[in-house]
Amino acid sequence: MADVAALAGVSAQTVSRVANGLTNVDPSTKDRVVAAMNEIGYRPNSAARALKTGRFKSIGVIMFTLSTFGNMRTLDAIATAAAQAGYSITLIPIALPTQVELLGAFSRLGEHAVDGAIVIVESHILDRSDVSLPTGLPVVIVDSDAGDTYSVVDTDQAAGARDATRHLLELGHRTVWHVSGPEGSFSASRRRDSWEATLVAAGAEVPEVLIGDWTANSGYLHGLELAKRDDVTAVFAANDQMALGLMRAFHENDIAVPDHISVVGFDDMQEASSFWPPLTTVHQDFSAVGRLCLEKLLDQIDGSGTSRGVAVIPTTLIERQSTAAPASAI
Amino acid sequence: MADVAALAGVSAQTVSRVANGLTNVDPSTKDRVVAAMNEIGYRPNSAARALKTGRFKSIGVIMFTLSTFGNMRTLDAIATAAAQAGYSITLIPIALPTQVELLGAFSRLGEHAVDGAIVIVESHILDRSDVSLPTGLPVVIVDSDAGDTYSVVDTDQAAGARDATRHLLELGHRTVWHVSGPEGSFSASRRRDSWEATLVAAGAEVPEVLIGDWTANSGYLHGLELAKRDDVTAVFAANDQMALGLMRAFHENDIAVPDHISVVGFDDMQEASSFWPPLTTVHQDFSAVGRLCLEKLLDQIDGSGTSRGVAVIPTTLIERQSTAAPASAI
DNA sequence: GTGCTAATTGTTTGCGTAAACATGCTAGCG
DNA sequence: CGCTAGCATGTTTACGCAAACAATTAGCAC
Repeated sequence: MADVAALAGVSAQTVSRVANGLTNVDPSTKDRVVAAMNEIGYRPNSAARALKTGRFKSIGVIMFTLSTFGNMRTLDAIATAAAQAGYSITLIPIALPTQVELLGAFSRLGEHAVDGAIVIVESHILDRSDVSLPTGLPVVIVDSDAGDTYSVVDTDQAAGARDATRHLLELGHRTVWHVSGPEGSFSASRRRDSWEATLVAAGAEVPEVLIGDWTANSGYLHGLELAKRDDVTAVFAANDQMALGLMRAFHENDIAVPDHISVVGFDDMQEASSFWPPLTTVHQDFSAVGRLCLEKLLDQIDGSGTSRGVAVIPTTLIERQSTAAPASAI
Repeated sequence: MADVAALAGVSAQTVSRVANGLTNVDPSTKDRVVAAMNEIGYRPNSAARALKTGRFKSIGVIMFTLSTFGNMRTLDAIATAAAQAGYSITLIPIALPTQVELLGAFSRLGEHAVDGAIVIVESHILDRSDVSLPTGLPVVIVDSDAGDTYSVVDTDQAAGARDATRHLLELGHRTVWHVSGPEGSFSASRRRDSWEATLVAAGAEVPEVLIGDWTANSGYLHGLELAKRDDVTAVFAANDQMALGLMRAFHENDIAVPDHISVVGFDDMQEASSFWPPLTTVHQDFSAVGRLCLEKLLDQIDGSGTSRGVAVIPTTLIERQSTAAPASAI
């Protein structure tokens, strides 16, 4: 910076003013400074700037795992929105969704330079009152029940599961089986509860819940069991991967989808429309989630936003060809 | 830091020594300082540290898109390895794989605090001699031909495509069709070239290449065309999504896979084993790519590594149930 | 011309840390 | 007993920048 100032024949402070785009600089001076900057190849040093201002223009994203479709899409949207706002993303992966790991991640975030954080952990641990995040740092949490303590962006899991279940009931199925996500997952329990409530509200029998782990293989294993029964006509899987596994099990046992069993998924991953048969599923708007997270976080950072409350992103049922009226109703 | 020093009754410099784990500190003094740190909740300020040392303990990852399976897995591996090494990841998404965007990303990286960068752009632009990255920053590039200019980590695309093609030929297919990735993609052209070379080496006829865009839908559209022909018995798709689309088209036209047409994919995405039928595909070790990228980059950063050369990660053909001998050979 | 305001630019200062240098203290040796 | 080597600790300084304040100039009304 000093070199630029010397070359342009001004003080370092004036260079700083130009670099930060302040208005009260004479145009001709500004031109000289800009020319000098280009000649020297000056880049402001973010460490020094951060040290002086206390702002880092960077936000941390704490994620349990990158390997799920939804988390990835959310991250993509956050990163894109952040780039537009001039913020960079610092990614902190955690190996396990435990409190210890999460606090460790926050600690690392404290050492790295971050103005705020987005937590995508897909677990109940944040909802428990004995777990609390370090205060003072603006935080937005994705898909959690902790809206009374933190700012939360949540997909309307309940409505999605209700729509999926109701869709199957309206086709004439007497009841709907459910392959759930793992215990401890917030999204999984939301979908499971809503499925059950919808069945009860419709006066339908509630079958035993099948607990999966989000993978296609767990869906496949449950599908093999379901294939042995003759009273199953409709299954709602808590995500598309497990729905895919279910359908594989049904194919292997020559059970036609949707003619003998209807299947509905959740997520609407890109490939869902190319499954065989194309999967009826609940679309989640991960991009909207990511964008809204960033928006709420930036509002907190500049002081204009609240630090608690829940924003809900709606879901949409996408009807494709994996659902039909039950054979008995034909 | 000053507060900690006062509480522990030592100088700030001693606190710094403890924080950095230097050895020449009396154990009892060290204990006092550590106790004081915990009491106050001291966290070293990374901006100040970076300002003083010139090291940021952070590396930048420039990606074209997060939404492909492979990039996401690679990023996951990089992030995990980086966390273990005490580095954080700064994610810079670029909207389009053009030189302008890439240079813009590098410029942003220059402003943000980064010790090195990993570029995952999936495009030929880095191979052209007229494109050069700003020098001075350690860089590792994934899947590129620029090994004579930069340090590159590359998956052995050629071997994978050769194995896939040869596998089909060895089953007795007279030739193998190919649904390629888009023009301009480095991986796509590698796989396409190797497929063609393998056919030529085997004396097989080389059918017209079908150009897709990595999406399942593009595979589906090409599949509809292939379904109209009666001379197609084997197809090699350049990724699993397009293979999925192909199989959907074949299912819709009552063409049995693998009885009438064999299909091979590329990537071995998690769901590939649950496709119907389970997909024979080429496994890529994205985790190894990510880990190796980080390793090479850190070597460059601490000065012990070279800044050019190519490291190749092998691929493995995974035989599942989408391939079989052609009907004519039965 | 005097007194004022507004616009532009310069000067001083300190953010939190670690390197370089300085000090003080203990132990060991002849 | 005095001297030095070696270790623990303290003091000074500078990293690059921007906030706060100071200074200079121009423009304007009286």
